[in-house]
Amino acid sequence: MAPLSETGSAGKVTIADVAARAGVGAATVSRVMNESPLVAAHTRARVLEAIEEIGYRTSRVARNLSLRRTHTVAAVVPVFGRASTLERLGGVVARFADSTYDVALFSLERPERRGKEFALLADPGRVDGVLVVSMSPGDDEVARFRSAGIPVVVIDGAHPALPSIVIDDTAGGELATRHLLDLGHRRIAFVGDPPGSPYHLTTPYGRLEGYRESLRAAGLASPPDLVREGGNDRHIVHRLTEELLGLPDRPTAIFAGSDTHALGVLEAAERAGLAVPDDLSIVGFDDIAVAAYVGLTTVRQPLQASGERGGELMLELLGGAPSTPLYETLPLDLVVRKTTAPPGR
Amino acid sequence: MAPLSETGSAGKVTIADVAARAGVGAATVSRVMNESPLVAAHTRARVLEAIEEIGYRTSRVARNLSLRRTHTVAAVVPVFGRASTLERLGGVVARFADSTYDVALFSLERPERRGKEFALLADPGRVDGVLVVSMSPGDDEVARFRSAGIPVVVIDGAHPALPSIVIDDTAGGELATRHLLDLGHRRIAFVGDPPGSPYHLTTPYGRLEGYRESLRAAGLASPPDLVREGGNDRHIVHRLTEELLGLPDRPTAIFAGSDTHALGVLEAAERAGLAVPDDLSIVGFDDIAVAAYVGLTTVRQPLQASGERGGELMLELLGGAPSTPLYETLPLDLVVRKTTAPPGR
DNA sequence: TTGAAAGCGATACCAG
DNA sequence: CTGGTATCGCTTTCAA
Repeated sequence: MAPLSETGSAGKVTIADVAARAGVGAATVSRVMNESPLVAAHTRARVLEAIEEIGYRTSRVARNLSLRRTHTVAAVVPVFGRASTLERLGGVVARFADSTYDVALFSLERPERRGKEFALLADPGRVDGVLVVSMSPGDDEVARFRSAGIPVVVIDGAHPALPSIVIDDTAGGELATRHLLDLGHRRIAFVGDPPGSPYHLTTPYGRLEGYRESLRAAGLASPPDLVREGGNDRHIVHRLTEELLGLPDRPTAIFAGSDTHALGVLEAAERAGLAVPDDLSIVGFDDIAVAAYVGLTTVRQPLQASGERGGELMLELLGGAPSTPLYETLPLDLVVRKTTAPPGR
Repeated sequence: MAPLSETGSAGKVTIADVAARAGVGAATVSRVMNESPLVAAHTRARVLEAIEEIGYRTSRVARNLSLRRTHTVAAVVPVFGRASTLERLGGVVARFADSTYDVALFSLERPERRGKEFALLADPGRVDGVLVVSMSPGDDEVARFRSAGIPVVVIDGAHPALPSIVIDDTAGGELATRHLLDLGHRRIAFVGDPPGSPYHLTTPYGRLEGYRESLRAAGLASPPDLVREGGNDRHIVHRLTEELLGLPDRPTAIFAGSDTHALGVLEAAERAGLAVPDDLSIVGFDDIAVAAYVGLTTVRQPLQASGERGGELMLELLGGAPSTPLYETLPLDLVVRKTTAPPGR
């Protein structure tokens, strides 16, 4: 009589209750729940009816204990706030939405505790898999996960022993720089993450490489004072940009290592009274959502897609696929908007 | 000899192994793990030693089954991409970082499946608590959770039967509008979320109310054609703004219902060849991270703090505190930056 | 203080 | 096909 949700009473209906109600064994109910083909049609029907009648829902926890799984994957990020990281995370969440896995978030805000927190995820029975986003795990960490039999995939980061979703940063740096060169710029500066940053070990450095490469290919020198490295903190970027703009022969264009850096550069330029792009061209990297709003010319990488693809890979590993080390490179495009133009009059 | 991590072998060390190694019963090991005072000091020492030696880690899943808990809270958001929602989420994650709970993410992208997915979270043994972010649960949903005994707290949304972290949107709308009035504006428009949006049932509407209120208090009429409602999608906002700017007697200022809306307005204004703030003043709402970068004048609300506070409340409920319906109102400030000025020359 | 044993709620092997 | 039962690994009486 009562529809499936009206059962009212306590939520503690167990498999035994269903078994009793249907006049079958618990094993049979389990088979029905797991869509095993080894159940006679009429038996299945009876069980389903009983399930409906008493509003049975299988206990995830009990099931997990029995199966020795957690049905949870960890998404680990170095810091929660970074826009590009969040967009990737969105992709991960989307990919797992229809799966039987929960996505639990772990943010390693405090670098000093990073190792410890990471290690905890390798505890047996903690999570079934780990998606490392926007950072690169260390060898010791990788070893720990491997010996624990926990699959790991890296998104926007890399490790030679792990499947990693990456982009060709060098190519991206070239894309950005060549665009500026093509517009006629000759004094092009770079503002981006420092090489030794605690996360992002390898990745972003290539952007600077690509920049240098392009300059070299164009027969231009790359004066060290045109390269400024620092975190994406707004104030840091402001300072770096001011230094650049204060140079005797100031750059006519700046390639920023990330859109967040670019936003800071943009702001600093305006404060310095420079018109963008007339007095200064700026190109970013990532194409985060706000880039479109502010009309930022940038190198687009598929952020959301990187998360989805990483999730995809993780699901395969979870399904038993062997973990092959692999760098899966996502495509890049230059998106020309309104912060770049030929050098000023 | 070997330090805690070198145990090498399979990760399947159970409480029984420790018990055997230490020559005590499993119950005692359990007591030690849970810091029960009913263990003699020397026994505890022996157990701890054994734990260390064989690298024992208690199984979360088994513990959960025994305790009939999941040690997981769900953070439910209507869509994953919205900047303000993500900042709140950051607060939630931060608050739970040192807890024993995992935060699992649930994004209800498809409105038509919203009810179903929500309902699943009320299944017994699914999660221990639910944090609803940037939307308001319906009565039926609330009833379901209540009868399942699952605590719910709402952040940026509200329900009369639940603890809800809110802001005074009307006051915020007034703050924004009065600022514009004080600057001398008389034709002030509004662009923001439509009232009947699928999420955010009550909340943002107050912003429009506050706007109207202030206009009224200033003895000004609020012509209906100065109010444009639509989602925060970039293109929609562009259109709404263009309509406004195309008016015979165009507004000299626009109050945007959210910073995201404001960014769209800003962009549309520039496209229309208007200088901000000289030709058009714009004030947003939320103070998301990018607001500072673009110099947006806005009504700040404590986004991250709202998440932390919601998490705090949830932890109390999880700890056994009774769930009292309550609207906890967070403070608002006007942050004046560079998109507002007295009406044009 | 401590231990034996009974759950917690599934799954899956082994018979039948 | 189906059911009984051991098992997953921990917590928690209940007695000693």
